[in-house]
Amino acid sequence: MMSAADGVRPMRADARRNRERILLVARAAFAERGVGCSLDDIARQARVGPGTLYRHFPSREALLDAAMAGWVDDVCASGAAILAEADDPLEAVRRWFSRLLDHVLVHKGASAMVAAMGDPSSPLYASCSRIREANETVLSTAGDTGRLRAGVEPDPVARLVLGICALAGDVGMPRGEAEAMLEIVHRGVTR
Amino acid sequence: MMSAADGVRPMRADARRNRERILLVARAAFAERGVGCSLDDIARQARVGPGTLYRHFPSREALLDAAMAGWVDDVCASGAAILAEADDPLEAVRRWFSRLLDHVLVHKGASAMVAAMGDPSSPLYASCSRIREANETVLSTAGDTGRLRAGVEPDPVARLVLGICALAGDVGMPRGEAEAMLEIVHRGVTR
DNA sequence: ACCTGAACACCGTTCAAGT
DNA sequence: ACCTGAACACCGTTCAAGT
Repeated sequence: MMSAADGVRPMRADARRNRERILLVARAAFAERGVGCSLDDIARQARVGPGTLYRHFPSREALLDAAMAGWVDDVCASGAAILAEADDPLEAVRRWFSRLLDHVLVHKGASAMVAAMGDPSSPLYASCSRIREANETVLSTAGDTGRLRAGVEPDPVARLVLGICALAGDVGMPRGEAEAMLEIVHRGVTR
Repeated sequence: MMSAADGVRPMRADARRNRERILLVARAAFAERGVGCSLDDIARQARVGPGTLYRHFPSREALLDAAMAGWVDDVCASGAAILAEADDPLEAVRRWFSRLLDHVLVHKGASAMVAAMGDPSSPLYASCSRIREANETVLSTAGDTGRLRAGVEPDPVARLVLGICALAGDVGMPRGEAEAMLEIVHRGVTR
């Protein structure tokens, strides 16, 4: 458990406001212009100096992680919800893939997450791992019912699905094409 | 048929030499530092002014396409060779995926090709289409023997396999992980 | 016809000076 | 403690001047 006594001193009010404004602008900028967009622009739009952006987020990845935290929460919660609702575990897997695609197509940044999956030093690693765990839960439920192929490891599947979502988001692929790819993966892992 | 009379006038000798030197340097640079590496560096290493690079290759994609032409030739020829050698069409599909991975892991640039697949105006579109055709040939041979799942379209498969290769190349993924993903796709399209 | 290299605009990053 | 904005290095791109 954390508390104020652990050294998590509250930020000065203006710093907190700046931080929030940067995040708000960054989320919109990443979604509209992609995760490679100019950080200077973000700082300008948030009406702070470039140094202020760097003080709060020392790297593009750090900013990316903070900006994505919200939808990563949502998508992980979706995983649990899908399992609870669906009666067919195979359909649950399909819905899980599709939900992941939904989020990535809007918010982008999945390519950075895939890159971070193998790199514990990345600021995105924690978010990455949360998605990986959600994926593991959905898949293992299907596995327990015997509907998964033998020898299917959840992590390559997570990488693959995230990778497809990343590709679709970065390239601006029509949704249907991305779905077709996910369907191939679905057939490849289930029986 | 093309001939000198069609307006394909020969280049001046120094221009031809410069062009070749730029391509030689570019191939090494893309392979070592990735397809996003500095074009200024390439010009410097090839000992030409930046303007000369732009005269020969008006965009990064144009340079990329010229630099990749060689291995695209090779990989397409591989497709035919694999079909001729292999007795099992399923094994041929597997080998085809694997061969594509080999080339991309060395030369990079597959992400740009995936992006170009849906964009006929891209300088990479022609190379892209050649790979797509090779893929179509290998897959349809397997399809003729009834070893392909019903409703499998070759193009989404091409995009998917190229996409995985691109991901593996860009992220520096261990070969085994990429193979694991390709195996899932293989199971997804065959029976 | 082709090459050169200076020039420009833009971007990420740092840091001394301020409050 | 935090912010500002000037400064620096780097890169893509253009173009006037040369041969």
